Amino acid sequence: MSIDVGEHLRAVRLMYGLSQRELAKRAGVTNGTISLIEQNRVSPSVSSLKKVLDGVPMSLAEFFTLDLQANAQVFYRREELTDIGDRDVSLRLVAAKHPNRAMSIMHERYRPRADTGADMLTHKGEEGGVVIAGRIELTVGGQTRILGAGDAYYFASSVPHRFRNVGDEACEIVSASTPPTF
Amino acid sequence: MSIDVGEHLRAVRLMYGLSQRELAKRAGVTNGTISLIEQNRVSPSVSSLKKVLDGVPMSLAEFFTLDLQANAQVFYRREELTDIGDRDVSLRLVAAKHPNRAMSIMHERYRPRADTGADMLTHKGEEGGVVIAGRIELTVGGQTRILGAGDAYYFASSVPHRFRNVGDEACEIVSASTPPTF
DNA sequence: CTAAACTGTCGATTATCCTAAACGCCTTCT
DNA sequence: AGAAGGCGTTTAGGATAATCGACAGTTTAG
Repeated sequence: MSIDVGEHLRAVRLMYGLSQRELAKRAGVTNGTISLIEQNRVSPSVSSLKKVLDGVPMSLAEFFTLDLQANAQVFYRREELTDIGDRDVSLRLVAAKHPNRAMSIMHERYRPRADTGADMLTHKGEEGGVVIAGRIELTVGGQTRILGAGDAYYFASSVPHRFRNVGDEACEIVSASTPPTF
Repeated sequence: MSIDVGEHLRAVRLMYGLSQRELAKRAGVTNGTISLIEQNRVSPSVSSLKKVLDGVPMSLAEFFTLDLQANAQVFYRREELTDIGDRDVSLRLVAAKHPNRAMSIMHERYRPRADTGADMLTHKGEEGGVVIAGRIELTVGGQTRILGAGDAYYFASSVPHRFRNVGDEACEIVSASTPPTF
């Protein structure tokens, strides 16, 4: 669970296409320092590590959480998306197992007559999306509108809202919400 | 934007109800060390900070990320989305004029051979999306993959990345990123 | 093929951090 | 009152990290 600071710094540096000297120059330290850190022959002080990362630039928080992100899955085949919906509404979540996501991105599919219910949804955060195919009736607060392919929406999730497929073909939407509800 | 390591450590320690000596004992360092760090009279080495945090216990990543943590328009017709792209890449932004948005949601369209460039993109935050039609080559850090309709991606935007339409039909994507770049 | 400019590494010196042991202050107990 | 034990702070000195400068190997230019 503990990270290899040296190897990690080297990976970051190479990811940004910098040489030890180039990074050292930007960071205002000597190339030797970076060499020694990368070999784990020293454990840098937080202040000097910060100085080095400023040259990238990258924050300490990013640096120490990077390995989670690096090891995290980036690409998801259609079949790999995690479906958290029910029979009438399919909600296929991107990066479901990604820890500490900042958003939930979902590929949604509403069957004809599918409905999130007369009890309007309300929760924290903001959400928005783009309709890909079919037609959906969206109610937000007092407003109701039918959206078709290419149309979009964005609102504060605290306002009561409801999705309803009033057409007779399935409706497809890609949506995002933050902070992640799922 | 940089964190005050000393004050931060003190806050963590007090949050766990530990005295300097108690934490020092658990961590295997001296109480003086903790005192000096909390006063910012020294900048601890990463290894000794790790040792101290092991006594809590808390990871370096947790330590550095700890405090990171209505009248507007709701519906947008396809034509109302604000296009901020160029000739080869169309980026149609949802709720462009919405003040203080938490996310950018975009309906993207890449022409055949469109490319975000060999100079990889890097910026703050996280981004993800779902491919609607066509095929796109996505490079994130060292990994490259070709995604087709229904496939998805999610990654930290600080990792260098590049989008490239390697097919001969247009590629369509719905994406989201936070915090909003546009 | 040579020269110049780059790469990463390494030894000796300087600067910084960590420890051990004291200090003063406060509370508790006899 | 006096002793014992808690707290955070401070100082001196040994341990560790950062710098400076030199080194060898590789790549680019002429």
